[in-house]
Amino acid sequence: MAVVTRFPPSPTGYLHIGGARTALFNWLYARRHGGRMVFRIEDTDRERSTQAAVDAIFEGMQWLGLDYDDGPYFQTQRFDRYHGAIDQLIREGKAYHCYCSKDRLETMRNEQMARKEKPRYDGHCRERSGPGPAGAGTVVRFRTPQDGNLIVADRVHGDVVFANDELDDLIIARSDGTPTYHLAVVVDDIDMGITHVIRGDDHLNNTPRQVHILEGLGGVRPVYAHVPMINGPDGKKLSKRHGAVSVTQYRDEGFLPEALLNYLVRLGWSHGDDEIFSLDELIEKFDIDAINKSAASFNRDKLLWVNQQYLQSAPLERLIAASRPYFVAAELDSAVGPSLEDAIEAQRTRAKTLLEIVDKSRSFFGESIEFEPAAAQKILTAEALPVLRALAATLTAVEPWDKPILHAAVEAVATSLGLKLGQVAQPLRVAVTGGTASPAIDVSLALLGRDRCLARIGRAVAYCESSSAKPG
RNA sequence: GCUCCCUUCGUCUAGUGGCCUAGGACGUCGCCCUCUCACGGCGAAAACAGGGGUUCGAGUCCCCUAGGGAGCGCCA
Repeated sequence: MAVVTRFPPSPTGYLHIGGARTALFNWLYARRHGGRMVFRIEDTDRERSTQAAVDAIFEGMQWLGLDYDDGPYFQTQRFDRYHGAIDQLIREGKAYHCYCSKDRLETMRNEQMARKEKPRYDGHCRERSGPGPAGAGTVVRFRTPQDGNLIVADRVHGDVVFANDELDDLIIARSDGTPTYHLAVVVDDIDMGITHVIRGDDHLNNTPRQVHILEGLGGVRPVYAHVPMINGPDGKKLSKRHGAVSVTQYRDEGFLPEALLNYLVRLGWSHGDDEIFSLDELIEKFDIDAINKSAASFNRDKLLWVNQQYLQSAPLERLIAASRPYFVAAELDSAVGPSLEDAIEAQRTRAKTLLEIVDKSRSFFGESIEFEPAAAQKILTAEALPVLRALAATLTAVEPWDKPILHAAVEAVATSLGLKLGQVAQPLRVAVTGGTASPAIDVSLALLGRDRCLARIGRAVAYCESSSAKPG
């Protein structure tokens, strides 16, 4: 039987890290087995669902490249079907109308809690027959078996036993007639032919109730796999307090989607000691049986490292395409600067994010630069003057202006002055890039081109002269 | 409170009764490379929550305790 998985977010916010990983697992599992992934929007809670959230989730999925094969379905468009299911359950005696008031329910719950019991519905309307009190609000409850156990055969947790008498008769239709989450999920999973339910383990406790409804409706149990949660760096539930939780925020910060996916897949899943996986490798190797049971803490440093690995190994074309928007946003234009290709090549082993590639490339774009005060004060001194003058003279004549020749030229200046390469390269670096950290000096010079190098060296000479003229 | 789940270095994890003197990765620290910042290379510190069992032998199986999490909604 073909595998059918699902990703069913409720549109009450952006696509967050945890949801993205759940989607990833479902996506990988479907791909791995040549199956399909259904995309379903669980918007039965009309109070909290928004179109903005729907859009944000699509945006996140799209950026990550997690596509779906079926859907998107919106639960709010399937109410007829849910009503049919509810009617069927009532007709078959598997569900019943309940006329208990919210007040009654609340007092009951309070009393139960005071008695240190688990709060649950007492079955007051369970055996009632005929119409209820006029004018009373009515909901529909599912008649949950009261004895025996229900065993959930979970692929990550193993058999989990629930005593049916721990469960109560949950509401499947609200007093306004709309179906509740548990009912809608079950009906959808049946209708959409879901074979594997891979979801957060916060749903493990909900599973027995859903199984009862599912079987009441004549459905076949899917395979369940409850995956551990992802917590914040402090081990607490992931929240805005922890900074970035929306996947698009990682996009904005310059992470590659493939790197985020790679990081995410390793939270709760592993394949021996492997760390870096291409998407194809993941599809080939991903397996539910290798999923852990315990929650993981999100760690930004490791994500940065993974991203850096991708920056180092990704095809140049990929990096050019991925970083172009960041260069544009930073207003760095190759008309006055190197090609993106050259800039990226020079920075890819020195940056952890696309944003860093851009930031570190700023001095290579545009005509003039500002010298970093601390660097200039320390390096552009009277002692640097002869070095910069010699450099200017030599570089004027360098032909062609390329890396090996430039390297030889700088080295020749050092030799002729009886200095070490560093004593020449460092003033030169500050002169042409404004700071003390940049790509190798020959690379930096090549990136800038002769004219801008010479102009900048000229400005550095002027700086040295003026500062050495001043006392102190 | 009740029920369920979880527990290996700071973090992600390997480990499915002997291969564990507990391995890898991130981070941290040290050294090397080096024109700077990085990359890279080498090395170090760092964990089986605690207690009982079972077994010739337990990180691995069982029980208890502790800690953490989830569920107990006319939220999903």
